[in-house]
Amino acid sequence: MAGRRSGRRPGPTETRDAILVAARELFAAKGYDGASVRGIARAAEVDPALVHHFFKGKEGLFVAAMEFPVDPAEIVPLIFMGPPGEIGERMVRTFLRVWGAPEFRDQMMALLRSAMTNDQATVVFREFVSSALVSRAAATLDIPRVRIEAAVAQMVGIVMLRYVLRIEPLASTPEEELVELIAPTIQRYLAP
Amino acid sequence: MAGRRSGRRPGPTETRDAILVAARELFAAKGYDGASVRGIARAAEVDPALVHHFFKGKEGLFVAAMEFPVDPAEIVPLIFMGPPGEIGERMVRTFLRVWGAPEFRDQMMALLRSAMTNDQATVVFREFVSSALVSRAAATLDIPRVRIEAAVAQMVGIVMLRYVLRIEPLASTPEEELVELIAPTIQRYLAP
DNA sequence: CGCTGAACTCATCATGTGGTGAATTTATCT
DNA sequence: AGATAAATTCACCACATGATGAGTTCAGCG
Repeated sequence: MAGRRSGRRPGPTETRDAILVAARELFAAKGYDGASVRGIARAAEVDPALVHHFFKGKEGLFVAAMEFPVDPAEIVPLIFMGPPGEIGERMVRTFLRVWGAPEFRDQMMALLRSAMTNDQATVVFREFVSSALVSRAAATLDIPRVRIEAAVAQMVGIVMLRYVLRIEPLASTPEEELVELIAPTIQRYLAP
Repeated sequence: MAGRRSGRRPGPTETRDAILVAARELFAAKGYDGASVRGIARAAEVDPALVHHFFKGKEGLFVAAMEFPVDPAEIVPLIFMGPPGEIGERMVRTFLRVWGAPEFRDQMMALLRSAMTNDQATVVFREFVSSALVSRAAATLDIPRVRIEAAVAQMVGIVMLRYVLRIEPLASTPEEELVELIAPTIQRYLAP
């Protein structure tokens, strides 16, 4: 920080990734508008100007940080494989698993939080839910989209109360118990 | 704005309320951190310093703007009056009605959006859901709190997809159709 | 009338924001 | 070895933010 020599460092460059990691963390915690380039740089122990050098500004950083490590094309089909009588169960499990894994959660959290206050992020998130989730499910299930969206709404709501607002006892209820409680709801929406 | 004379205006003071109205609007649209005192003052066509004069800073403004016109103590009991077989229906209807009315929605929206990125607002919102909604319901219903929270989660999720993210077709689905779709879910949670 | 306090404007501060351009040092390719 | 490109730091810019204090004008009360 303080007495750091100018110019390129010896050895291979790890800085870019350090920035990305810090960015995911801060975007997840404060959303797009709330997180600052300088704050991210500080967290990555890096000069703020490097962020621009690598990502050409805050927006570029966000886009780069959001490049999915959680690919819906891989995850969603898992929900539809297996006995149709257990779709609800599988969907709840999948959702909770994704939101339980720190890396995935950070990215989803960043998207969610950002979508609440930033218009562009709203569009991104809407598109994500619409094409990546709803359309994919609609193609397989042959039921009205509202039903799928009702199911998504239930899961988004759970995520909100559990991970964002951390309302007890929901926040500490074990996964299995939640599956038991919520699965029938999803089942009813998706397999009427 | 420009050539406005200094000093107090003739006639009764309407400025304070103008600020409150603008504040509710902007807090609802951008959340606590996103909305700025200056922006609010601009919207109210008022000098920013007046905000401090009246409310002693941004935080005071927010608190004043959030003073409930929607009193849960009045609304929540409505859900429990009437045939227990229709609790689900009444809850969905009440929720949608509150979020449909522009004044109420602004305040709820402000709370929701703020809670996503501001820690203090998170606490306020959590307390609101916990005491104003869940505890009140738990006192009447004699079922585990998780069940009530699952119901709240379902409604919060709907609100998110419908009013915040505006995902179609959910965003344009008529109230009655939604009631039909969602009510059975709530019913199952609240009357097991 | 005259006084006090409230309503109102203006100039100003310290801080934080995203962003730019030049200078320096190293890696990498020929 | 030499040249080019990339990584890094530093010194800035223009602007927005929340906040404060002083000064002006009016309402309301005696």
